[in-house]
Amino acid sequence: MIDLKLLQKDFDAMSAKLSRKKVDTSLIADLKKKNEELKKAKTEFETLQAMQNSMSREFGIYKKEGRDVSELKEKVDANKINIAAALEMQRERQEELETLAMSIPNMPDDNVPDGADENDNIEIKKVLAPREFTFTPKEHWELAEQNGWIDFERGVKLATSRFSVSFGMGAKLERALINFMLNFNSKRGFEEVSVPVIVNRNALKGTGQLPKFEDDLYKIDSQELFLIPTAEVPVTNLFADEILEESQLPIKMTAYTPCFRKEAGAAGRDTRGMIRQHQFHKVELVAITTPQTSDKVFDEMLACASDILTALELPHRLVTLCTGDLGFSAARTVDIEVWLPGQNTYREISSVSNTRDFQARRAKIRYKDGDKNSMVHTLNGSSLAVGRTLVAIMENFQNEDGTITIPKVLEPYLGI
RNA sequence: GGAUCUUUGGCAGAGUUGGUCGAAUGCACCGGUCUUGAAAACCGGCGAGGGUUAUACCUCCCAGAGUUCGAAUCUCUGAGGGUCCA
Repeated sequence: MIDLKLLQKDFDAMSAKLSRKKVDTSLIADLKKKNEELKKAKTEFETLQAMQNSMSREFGIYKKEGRDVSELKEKVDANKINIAAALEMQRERQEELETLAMSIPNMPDDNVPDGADENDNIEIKKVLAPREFTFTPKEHWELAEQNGWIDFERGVKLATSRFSVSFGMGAKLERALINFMLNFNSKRGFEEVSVPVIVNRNALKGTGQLPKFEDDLYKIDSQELFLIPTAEVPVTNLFADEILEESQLPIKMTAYTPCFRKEAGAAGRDTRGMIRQHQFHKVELVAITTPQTSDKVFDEMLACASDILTALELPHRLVTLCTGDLGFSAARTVDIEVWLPGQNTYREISSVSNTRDFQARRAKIRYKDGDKNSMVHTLNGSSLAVGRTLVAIMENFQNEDGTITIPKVLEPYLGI
């Protein structure tokens, strides 16, 4: 959530930043107005409540002294009606404010480039040169089927479209990649955690998926529970509602989970193959830091993801997302795109974001900052999306006859 | 699924004949005295959110609803945890 105090203090700066993310200034103005109205309603209610409290205390004293309370009771009863009305007013205001505030995205960092969509993203650097092919490289679904690694039809039979099944070496490679990535991240100082893949509404509010993006989530009908769209949700919320010691920070974690996304609005995109599935494996990095160290940890996370690809000998590039392509919670994001020779293009395989204090404010993750409590910074990044890594391996390591060479670093994980 | 108990501040743990309890006490933590330094001892401070220049004041004792002038304390519902039964 954006900082309402800051909004009150420096409306212009804030609305200028948010307008870069295409948030209408009138919305921000409305938010400010609602905040002021809430304050007013609160003051009104609290004044009445204070009256009530002091009269009640008096009441106790009267009783003890055996004095007549009938007159006092009349006053108190009359006041009660006013309190009820004031409380109702306050509640309405609160709800209005919250609904609006929770649906406003984070402010982009100042150095995030302006832009409309992914075409305006800015490449930072390329790592490893794409291999020269002496034949026309195939796309991964062709290779996957030819090698018997992935069965798309049977996935559909079991569930619905955008589900697949991995067999044999395909399945083994997924497992190998997960282990390889987790170990790699551990060596970089990220503690491994294993978390629930079903979470409640509150957790999703904390990281920003709710209330705005409920359509993208798989919900368990009978309960207010959802399948996670990313491990970022449970891992970041691990410390929700807590006040951490500064000495604990930064907390750096890595987790493997399956992820579930409805992909609402993605109709027609990447319908073939396993680029865009409803269920996929992902190894995630999450960090909770002080504001002073979040940029440094961001670089560590980015390096970690990029180095995994380098270790796998996969050509990739780093791209700074422009304001138009930035996610709801992110203040800054760098994507890593892996080279797919079959598609002759770079495709996203990782996304590292700093949300600054946006999630921290929603999830109430704070730390002892001297003698006061301050919001932490939270960061998350994939390292990496497992299915897409497998796709990249297939396309980059394919041979002319359609067989696929296994990257050397994975051999120990495959019992080879 | 049934019965029963339980849910308090970072942790442990008082507080259940409703009233000045935001909450004893211990530990942890912070500051000070003492010490060459540390430990011990002693003194002081120490939950969170809102609000204020600062006070005042408001809210929070799992969540929600209720009874009452007044609830951590009583009632109901729900959630988490324990034990027993099936």
